[in-house]
Amino acid sequence: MTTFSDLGLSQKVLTAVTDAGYTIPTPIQAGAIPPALQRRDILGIAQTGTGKTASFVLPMLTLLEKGRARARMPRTLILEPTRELAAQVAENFEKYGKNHKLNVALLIGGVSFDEQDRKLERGADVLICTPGRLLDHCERGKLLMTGVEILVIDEADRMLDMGFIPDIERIAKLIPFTRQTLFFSATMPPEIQKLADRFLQNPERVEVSTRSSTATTVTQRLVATHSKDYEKRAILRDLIQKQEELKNAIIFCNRKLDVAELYRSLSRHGFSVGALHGDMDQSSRTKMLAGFKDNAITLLVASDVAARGLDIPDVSHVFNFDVPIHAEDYVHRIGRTGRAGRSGAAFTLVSKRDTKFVDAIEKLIDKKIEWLNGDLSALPAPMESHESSKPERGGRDGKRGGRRNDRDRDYAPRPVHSHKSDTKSDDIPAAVTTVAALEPVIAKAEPVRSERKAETKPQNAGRHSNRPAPQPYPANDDNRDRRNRYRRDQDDGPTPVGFGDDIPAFMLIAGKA
DNA sequence: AAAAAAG
Repeated sequence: MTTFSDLGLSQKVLTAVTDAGYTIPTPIQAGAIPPALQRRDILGIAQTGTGKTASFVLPMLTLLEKGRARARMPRTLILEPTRELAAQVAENFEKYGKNHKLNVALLIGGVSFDEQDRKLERGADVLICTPGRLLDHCERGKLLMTGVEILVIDEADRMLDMGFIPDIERIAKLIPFTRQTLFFSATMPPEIQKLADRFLQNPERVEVSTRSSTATTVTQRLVATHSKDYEKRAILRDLIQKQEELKNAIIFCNRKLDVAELYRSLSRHGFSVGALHGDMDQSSRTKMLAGFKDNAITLLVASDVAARGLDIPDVSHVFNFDVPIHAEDYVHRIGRTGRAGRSGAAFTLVSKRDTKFVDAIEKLIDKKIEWLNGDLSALPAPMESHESSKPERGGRDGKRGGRRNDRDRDYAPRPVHSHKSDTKSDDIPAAVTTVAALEPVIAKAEPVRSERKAETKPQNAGRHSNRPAPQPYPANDDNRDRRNRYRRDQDDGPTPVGFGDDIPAFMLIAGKA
């Protein structure tokens, strides 16, 4: 059997790999590392979760042992489509490069130039970038690309989706023709093949069998719903609480605004929740992701920024709050669970308007997905918003006399505290008109909530009831439009309010994880 | 019907 020591890697690299606990390379690593070490170009066709990152990081480390970086002349360059992916690759260099003294510079948007400039000035052996920020540095004249010996283009198909290809071409033109190029893509549509033909010279093609579209260890279910968000949120809450083995979950929405809204809703309902989307400021993105990885946050509401590539191990559940518009995104999203042969569950909320997207998904994965509680034809009449400010309607009192079905719970009128702040504002200073101005109010309220820790009931995963009510703006969704009007001006998405550096204890799951 | 990335 092939081991890492058979691949031609340097001793320093091997030691770090062994220390990290690995002995057997994955297929993409076994296939790509030896030719990469011989300075061959590589065309790697592999998805995330296949060990792709190490398949370029390890040979790069070995090759970089010869030579030294010069100021403003990086020796190698890695291009990634998202900031999080770039940061993740940088972590890999830290981990496997611990026996090397290499300068690694992470050039991504959303953070200040100063530190990046300093690193470049010092001379970077490895530059890990998102395209926009790299070009920005180049245009500022801080960077000379003529010393780049190795170029890595990662997730090329996603770069294409995101319209980065012109940027990539511009960058590639700045780099000497004699470079070695390592090119990775999960899929090989014709445009990507053409791109590869242009960028690569006589490449070694390494293809690892794509995870057969969706892993068989993942239980997939469709959940019928009407299209109203309050109904979808209620169904989602119920679904989450019914899960017995929920360790952590990513909840995908199609739009950033919906990510922000669902995040607020879930946190108001006392769930341990974070959010991730591209309009959030970078420090919040980083914090949220770190909190989720550390299990400080159980639920992560995310846009498709989190669908691909991010290495979040052990996600037990994926919930699609919205059906993805592009069928491939479904595969990527539910690929966040059931990794490495573990079991996982993926639930997708489906309303009538989503059926054509579901059809496309089923066609792509070549199988029918079962409904959890009957399909759309079995759907009862739309539920009314419990969050409505109107008094109770017939049959919908706390005991729920009227229509009953599996879904019909948790739509009882909210406990008083949800409505209380409706009555306008003991909590909201009259002058406050923007969400930004409200945030400190939330933050201030936070310690109060922490003190209530002793009262929390741990039996529900991620859920904590009897929460006190620091509602800085109405929980009542009839007020949503008003809020959104504020929000639209400056929607940074959710900030991890009140969790600064540590998450209040009551937000952690007590009891079974 | 969207998201991502440069400000």
